[in-house]
Amino acid sequence: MTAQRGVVSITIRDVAQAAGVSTATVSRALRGLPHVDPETRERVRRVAAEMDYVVSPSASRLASGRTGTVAVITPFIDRWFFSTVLSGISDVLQESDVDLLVYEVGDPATSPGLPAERRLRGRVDGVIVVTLPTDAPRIADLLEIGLPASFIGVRWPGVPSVCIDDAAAARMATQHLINLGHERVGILSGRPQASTSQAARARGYTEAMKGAGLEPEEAAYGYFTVAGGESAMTSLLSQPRPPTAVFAMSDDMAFGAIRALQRHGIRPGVDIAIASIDGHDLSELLDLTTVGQPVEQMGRMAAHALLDRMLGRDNPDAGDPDAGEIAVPTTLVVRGSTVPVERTTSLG
Amino acid sequence: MTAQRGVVSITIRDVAQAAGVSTATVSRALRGLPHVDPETRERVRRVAAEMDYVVSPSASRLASGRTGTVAVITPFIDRWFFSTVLSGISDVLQESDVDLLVYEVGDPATSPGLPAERRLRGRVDGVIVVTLPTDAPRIADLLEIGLPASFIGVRWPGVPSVCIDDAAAARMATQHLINLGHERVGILSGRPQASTSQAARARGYTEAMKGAGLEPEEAAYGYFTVAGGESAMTSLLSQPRPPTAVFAMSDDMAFGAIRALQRHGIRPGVDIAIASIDGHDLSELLDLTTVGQPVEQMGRMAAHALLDRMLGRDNPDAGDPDAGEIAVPTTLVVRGSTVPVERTTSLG
DNA sequence: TTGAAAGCGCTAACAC
DNA sequence: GTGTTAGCGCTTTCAA
Repeated sequence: MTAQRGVVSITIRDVAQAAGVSTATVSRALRGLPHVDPETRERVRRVAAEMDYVVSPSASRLASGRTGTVAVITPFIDRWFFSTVLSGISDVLQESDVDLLVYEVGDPATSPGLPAERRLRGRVDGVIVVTLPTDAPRIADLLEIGLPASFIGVRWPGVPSVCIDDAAAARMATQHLINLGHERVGILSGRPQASTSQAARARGYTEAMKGAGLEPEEAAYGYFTVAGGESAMTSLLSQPRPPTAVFAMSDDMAFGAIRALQRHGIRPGVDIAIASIDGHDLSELLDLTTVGQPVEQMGRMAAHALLDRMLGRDNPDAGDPDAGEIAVPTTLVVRGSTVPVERTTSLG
Repeated sequence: MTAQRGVVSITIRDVAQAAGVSTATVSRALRGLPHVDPETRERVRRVAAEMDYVVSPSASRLASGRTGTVAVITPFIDRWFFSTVLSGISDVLQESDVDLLVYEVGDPATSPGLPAERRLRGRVDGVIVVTLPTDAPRIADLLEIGLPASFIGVRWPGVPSVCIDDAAAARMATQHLINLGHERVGILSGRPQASTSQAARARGYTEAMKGAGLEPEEAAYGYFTVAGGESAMTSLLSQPRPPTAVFAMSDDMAFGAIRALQRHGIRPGVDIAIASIDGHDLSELLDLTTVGQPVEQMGRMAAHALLDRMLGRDNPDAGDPDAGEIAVPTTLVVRGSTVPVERTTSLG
């Protein structure tokens, strides 16, 4: 009937027999359910341990309908933000003895990306989605399965989410540059078709500029990568009157911008000011002023929110009012990359 | 009997009935097994698609004994090397329609780390272990389950592994510094109790030094982190006669070293030379000379090796001679951080 | 080529 | 507090 690999493993029946009880009792005892005599429980535990018994996950799942597994859907796993989030999630899940299944779906803007909606059915008890920018149809499909979910960087009605206030973060970075006296503040944006989070950052920048009576500049697109940031910065530099300061929507793009500046013999923090958003591990090394977000913590919070959902009431109606958006705080970390305008060399 | 959540999902029985065949035929047809009339298969497929049928993983697993899942055991997921490896693994697994379970076990040298040996039983069809340095007992336990395995950065008899030639990489970096005329070449090592891979890098360094008639310096320990590299470099600088060049066993430590140098007003690539191993994404940005390894590729190879094992013969005897070690090539990438000794400022 | 039927190993009513 | 028992939804012999 069954493909047996390796050692024939022992089953709950073996344990029941050895302990002189029924399989039901073994099941109850081992899972810590009530209505088991303490003495019986102890004996069952001991016997099970002696026999090195391990419950069969498949059997348990089939019978109970629970998988003890959570899927994380993320565009990337090898980029700082995402791997850090993942690590936070992993921590929490591990504490709760829940398995972590990872689906790396790629940038929805470029790759088709395997949505994995149907993959998830019966495979996991819940899903954490990490910033799939503006990928509404896919997300809707996901939720249609009725799986408990929790989002990071995406707001969705009825689903708990963990986000920073993107507009505020962008405003903070931009305002900092403005406060230093800069009037021509360039912006390194993500991509032309903005995600909600990108749009909010753009808004924050624009608001800060207009609030100071300054003219927002046209965005250069860096696609949130180092290489993209480099070429975007390069294009900014080729303008007739380059900015004296630059706001980058992500640290990676700022890193790329720094490289572009180096190539042009322009010293960030001396000839030009630059600030961004992220709080990347290596931003300190590069002396980059950035608006830090508690990324690992965000992963942890999303995991907790999901776990609550999964354990909570059985009827997580969409639109549940208390499916809260958690807005985590950001902090401006001022470093050497931002200098007052009077100290910068005129590039214009 | 069963906890039913959400919509009552349709089963193979529903499909069988709708298609006018038995469940056995549906199973065969949908899985592409032979001995099914093409016409029947087509009909079953259509009906299944129309009904939006998805096999229940738990049931399928219980009946077949296969899980279609692979576990990756890694000390970290939020560090460049590990997340990059993970991404490579994820790619390959996804192509083969195999699920990826991630266990982040922490640094075995410091944390107790949940070994997860018994967790794996019945949960996955195979395991990929990423550089758990010198963690022999745990690894042995793992293999005892008889699970197909594949290692990255760890050699183990009878298990396919993907490694770089650590000694050669270290030799290459050190020799490069020696060739530039440096005679006092410091070394930023990992930790006092060396893993095999760390030991090999130390050996490569020593060999290069002795081969040039130079005296190997005493190692400073940076624990493979940026912060560790910084303090290790700091201690090197406090020596009576600091080295004119430094070999760091990892890019992260080199990054930290660069920070330490910055703090001391010493310019890497001007006052001191530094070279390391990794080929980190941001090494170019920091103009760091490094011995690059194809990390993502290593992940891919390990995944392929495991998949081969899983699909291959049913009896993967330990000690199988063709359980090959794959040694991947490394390349020295020379950048601005390594300068000839005559151009460095004397620090001694 | 197809179907009948016996499990896979566990959980959860329900009865005692 | 404990046992009995009927599944969970599939896969896989075996027979037709």
